[in-house]
Amino acid sequence: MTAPFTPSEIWYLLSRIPKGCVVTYGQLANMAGAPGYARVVGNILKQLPAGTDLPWHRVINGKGQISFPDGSSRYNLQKLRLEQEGVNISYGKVNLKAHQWHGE
DNA sequence: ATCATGACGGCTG
DNA sequence: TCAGCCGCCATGA
Repeated sequence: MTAPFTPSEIWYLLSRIPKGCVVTYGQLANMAGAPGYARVVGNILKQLPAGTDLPWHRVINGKGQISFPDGSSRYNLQKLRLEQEGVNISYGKVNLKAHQWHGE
């Protein structure tokens, strides 16, 4: 827990992501003022309670892909939620140019 | 203290 | 464009 930011900071940033948009783990780290801490952001999302209201599904990796094994239940849930928000996913990848959120 | 493992990312062939 | 490989930081055995 020597990270330069706290889980609550990440939770706040998460709550700010507009519906229909996505951000990458590395982006959240940068927004928190901690370049290089992408994996740590992932650790924090991993610890979110199952029924959380935070839009964790709007976070994907830098390749525009969902960071869960293809076909796993979590993968399917994230994909479903994104598509319901109008995020286009083709060939397992999100069109970052079109949906990536760049800040307020 | 060391090693393996992640909801990661950048560089390279 | 894409698969490999390697670096990164935290956590748990």
